[in-house]
Amino acid sequence: MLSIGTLARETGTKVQTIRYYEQIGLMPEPDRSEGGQRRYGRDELDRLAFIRHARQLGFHLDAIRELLNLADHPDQSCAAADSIAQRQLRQVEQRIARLEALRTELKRMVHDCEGGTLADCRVIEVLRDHSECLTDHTHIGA
Amino acid sequence: MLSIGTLARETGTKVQTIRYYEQIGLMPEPDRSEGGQRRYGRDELDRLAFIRHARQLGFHLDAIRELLNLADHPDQSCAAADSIAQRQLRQVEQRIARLEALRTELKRMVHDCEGGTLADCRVIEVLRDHSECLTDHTHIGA
DNA sequence: TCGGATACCTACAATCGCTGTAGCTTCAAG
DNA sequence: CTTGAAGCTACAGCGATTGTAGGTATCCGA
Repeated sequence: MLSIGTLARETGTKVQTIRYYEQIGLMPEPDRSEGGQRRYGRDELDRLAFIRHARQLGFHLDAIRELLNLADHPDQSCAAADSIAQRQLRQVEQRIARLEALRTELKRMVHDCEGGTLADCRVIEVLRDHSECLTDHTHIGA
Repeated sequence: MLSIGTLARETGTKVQTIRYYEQIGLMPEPDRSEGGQRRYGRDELDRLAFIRHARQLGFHLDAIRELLNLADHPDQSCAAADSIAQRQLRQVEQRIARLEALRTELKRMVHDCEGGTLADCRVIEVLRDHSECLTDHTHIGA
């Protein structure tokens, strides 16, 4: 029987985050001690580890919910899980492509800046004048 | 004298976003028409274009605030602006590295999945068992 | 067995960078 | 002068946490 703190430590999760997962129904309501504290077993540990791993792979909580449903019904076809992972892979590849474009432009900015005064600073200038920009940044969002 | 809608169109920004930037002090409070509607000039247009471009390069609003302060004082040294850009470049490079690791792992997951039932599904399995994981995912955050 | 440190509890607010809504007023074209 | 688009304020919501305040439980050493 694990306390929430132990579970947190084992899975590299914050305590608050575990309670949040419970609140949104991603983790089940666990047993409680006499005093009302949460007590977890191995199942919950595994489930949380699954969630965290998927999060680290960049899956949204919605996708994780789907994957958990799938994992709970092992008789179904693999296709659904696979398509979620493929969607995720495509998203990761898109993000990489976008970031590589940003990297190019930032490198150029930094490289061209030769440490005079701000009046001639390439960094400021490039930001000021979009037309100098090679990158197609349509809709980036961090 | 530009309306907020025109400004939005010219810079590819939503009207709400412009008002939000004003609210957090990133854009100045503009003049108003007799009826109380915002009227902008060229300065504000340039400033907003600068902000949007920096956002597209992934700069946080805090960093943009710094860059704008710097841009307003062209006599100072360029070093501060350069170091902000370099920090940004490093962050982008880190993100790329992390995403590339994810891509590798996702590719492996997807590739190994050969369309049986979920009981043998690599996608689920890899997520379940972190020890199969090649990636160092310290703190990813999408 | 007691005391105190630590961990836990609930409930709620804040983060970041917007975006959407409701209910009203102003503007510009016909 | 009318009408419809665009503007106004104020506020709520997103996703995925994280932090706070104020109180309770648990555990370990003395």
